[in-house]
Parts: sequence; C-alpha cells; structure tokens
Amino acid sequence: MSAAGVRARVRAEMTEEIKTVARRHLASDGANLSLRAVARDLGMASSAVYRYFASRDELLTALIIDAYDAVGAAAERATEGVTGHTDRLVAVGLAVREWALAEPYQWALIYGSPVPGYQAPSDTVGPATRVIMMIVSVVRDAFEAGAVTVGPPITGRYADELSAVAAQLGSEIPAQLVGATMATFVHLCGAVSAELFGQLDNTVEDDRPGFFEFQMRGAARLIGLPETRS
Amino acid sequence: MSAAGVRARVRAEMTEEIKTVARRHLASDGANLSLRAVARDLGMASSAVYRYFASRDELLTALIIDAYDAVGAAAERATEGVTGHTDRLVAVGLAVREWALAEPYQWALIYGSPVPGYQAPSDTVGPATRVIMMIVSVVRDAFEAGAVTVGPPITGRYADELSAVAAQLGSEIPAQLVGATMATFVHLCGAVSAELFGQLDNTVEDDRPGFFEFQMRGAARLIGLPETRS
DNA sequence: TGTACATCAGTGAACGCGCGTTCACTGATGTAC
DNA sequence: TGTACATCAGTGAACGCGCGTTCACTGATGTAC
Repeated sequence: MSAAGVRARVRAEMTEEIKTVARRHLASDGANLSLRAVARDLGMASSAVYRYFASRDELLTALIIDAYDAVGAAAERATEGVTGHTDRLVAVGLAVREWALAEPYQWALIYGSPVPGYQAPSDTVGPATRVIMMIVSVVRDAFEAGAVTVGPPITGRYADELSAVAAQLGSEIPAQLVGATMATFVHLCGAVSAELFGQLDNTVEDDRPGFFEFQMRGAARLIGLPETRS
Repeated sequence: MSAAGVRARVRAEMTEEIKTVARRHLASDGANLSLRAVARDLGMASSAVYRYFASRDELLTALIIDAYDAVGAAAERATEGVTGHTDRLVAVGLAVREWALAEPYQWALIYGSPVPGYQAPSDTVGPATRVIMMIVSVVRDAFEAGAVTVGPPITGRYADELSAVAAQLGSEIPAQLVGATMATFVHLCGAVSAELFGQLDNTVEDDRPGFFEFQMRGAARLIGLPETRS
C-alpha cells in the first residue's frame, strides 16, 4: 500500500472513531450532540474534529446516513433463508425492531422528532428509503407470484399519488396495494417508536415481540397476503 | 372576588402566559427549551420564572400535560354528532391528526423522541391515556352493540397481557379485540408522526388526509368494524 | 379605619458551566525532482 | 538516495455567546388586630 494509501486509511479510521464516539453521545445528548464532548472523549482538541467534519451538522448528517444504512441493511438481510411472502414481510419487521432496540438513539435520530434547526441534506434520501424499498420488494414478489388477494380499488387524489409511486418503481402494482404497503411501513415505524418512546408502558410490558408480530401480521392481512402461523 | 382571589387569578394568568410563550419556543428549541429565552420574551428577569416553576423540567412537565390534555380533548370532541362506529373511530383519528398538524411541536413533545435526561413524573400518566381511552370506548360501544366481527382468538403471553388490560377496563372485550384496538392507536400515532417527521416526503405530498383516512379505515377493518364509505 | 406585619412577585448580579467555530501555529509525513 | 517543499493532523488560545439556578434585595399587596 502506498504512503498516500496509509494516510487515507488512517484518516478513514479516525473518521469512524469520531462517529463511534459521537453515537455513544447520542444516548445522553440526543440530537444536541456536542462536538466538544466528543473531542474530549477522544482526548483531542475540539478544533481537531474540524479536520474531519466541517461542522456539527455535517457530523450529524454522517450519523444519520449511517443509521439509515444500518437499519436498511438489517432489513435486507432479514429475508435470507425465509420462505413464504408473509413470513418474509414479518421477518423484515422483526429485524427493523431488533435493530431499533439495539440502537434506540440511532432510531430516535432518524425516525424521532426532527432536530430543531437541522435540515437534512439530499445525501440522506437514498439511504432513508432502504427499509421501505425492502418492504416494497417483498410485496412485489408476492404480487407477481399471484400470492396477493388485492383489495377493492381506491379512488381520490391520494390514489393517484400512490399510482404515481408505483409507476416510479416501474411496477404494475395497483394503487391500493401500494397504499397498504406504505401503511405497513408506517405502522411498523409507529410500532417501534411506540415501544421505544414509552407509549406501551403499563400495558404491554412482557411480550412486546409477540404484540409487535401480531401487528405485523395484521398489516400483512390488509395487504392481502395469506395468513400463516408463526 | 376576595383580594386573595385576585392574587390567585393574576398568578394563574401569569402561569398561562409563561406556558404560552414556552410553547412558542418549542418550535425553535424543541425540548431544549430555554428558561432564559422564555423570560426574555416576557420581558422579565429569568429568575422571576422560578416563582412559577421550580425548574425547567417542571415547566416542561406542565407543557407535556397540557399537550396530552389538548389532544385528548380534541379526540373526545371528535365523535360528537357522528353516528356509526367506524365513522366515529375515523373521526377520532382525523381529529388527532388535525390537532397534531396545528401543533406539531407539541406533538413532537409527547409522541416524539424522549427528551434526553428528562423523566416524566407520574402526573403525566393520566392525561397521556385520554386518546387511547377514547378509541377504546368507541370500540367497546361497537362491541357491546354487536357491531364487531371479532377475529380468531390469539394465544401467547401478549394475549394474556391484553386480556389483563381488558380486565383492568372492567370490560368483556376479548384479547384479540384489545390487541387490534391498541394496534389502531399505534398505527394512528405512527401515521401522524410519519407525516410530521418527514417519512412521507416525496411520496404522498398532496392528499395526505386521504391517505391517512385510508389507513384508519384499514385499521378499523382489522378491528372488525363494518366498512363504510367516507 | 388605621397600623404593624407577613407574604409574595419580581430584580439584577453572580456562580460555574458549556457550546461551535476560528485562527495562527507546530511538527510530522508525504511528494517531486 | 538526498533534499526542498507541500500537505496535512492536531494544538491551544480566543471570541462571543448561551445556559440553569441561587441569593440578597426592593416594593407592592394582602392580612390580622
């Protein structure tokens, strides 16, 4: 490896290290991540961090992109070795939930309240769509295999928008199916956030995975996927 | 009115004024609400605020309770004059959504990411349950009127927990129905948060109320309520 | 009704802290000839 | 291979700001007799 290669590698490692420490700080500071605190933990001057990230917001953006990529990758891995369209969908949901439980602060960063004064740049858009894209692809497979009982057609402006989304995906999926698929994603995010943000406290305490799967199977039923036993 | 009554009233008014200004600040600062900034806006010394709230967290708690009460009241008003169990449920959902769109920062305060370092005291629990209680009461009415097609029984530990919730409500509602009702609440919160926090951007832009109602009607179907046209 | 006292709202200074960002700099590492 | 130069990571001081909370205080308002 050339000398320049070494320098680049060391730089990449340092960048990762800053992000790792910053992720730890998400737990205590949430999105008011403090650059100085991160630098302090790394034993370096706060000004040195600016060699790696032009500003606090840029560091935040890097963390957001990493988080979207991590949960997206977890969703994509989830269907490996799983047969049956419904079970594949449920597997994606469970994988997302498990990632979120392991990384609650990263979950809050991407699916929680927006950070005041922070505007996400366009680099985040691609990674942000990985989970929904995975869900769409499971449903599309099922649809193309004839495994979906498509519900009654829908009308109205939102139906047109959903058709436009289908067209954008280059797919023949009908609008009501796109709608049910997006509803599943919305419900999934809601179920994870409800659990993490405390809305389930004092009601479902013990068997949260069970309740989560119950919800995912309900969502699958609305999509028109066949019911299976877990 | 006695002199003491006047003093109490002035005090109550001042308390309200502080909260009103603080609510405005939620927009720019989120949950890192600054007591000093609030005092500045009110033209008073920051120390004066301590006559009304013992600490920043106590002010935050007051805002949280008010927010839960406001969205709860909106949910409770929503069914007035609405007949039909399904439509009553949808009306509750739409009312919650509308409140949230009008008060996005209050929504984020109660249903968004938890505030780092803030522990909600027990006073918030009661107000926090008003929306779900309203949904439960709509479903219970429907069930007792024989208007619900109850789904297949569920088993497992989460089913036991849901039965316990039903018992706590002093109701004969079966566990699967409690589950579907809570799932509706979770989906409702998820749908509102998805819209407010940007998960719907670049997909459903134009007819979000339509898509929201589509989701609520799907949730009603899972509960076993009859389908109606909107 | 008048007076002495207690209560209470609000002030302004201070404590001790933290923050993001900039800037001139040092010294090590890499590059070009 | 050796040397002059350029690049780059990291330092430490500084700027200008904000924060929550405490404390001794002033002055107005209410209360008890």
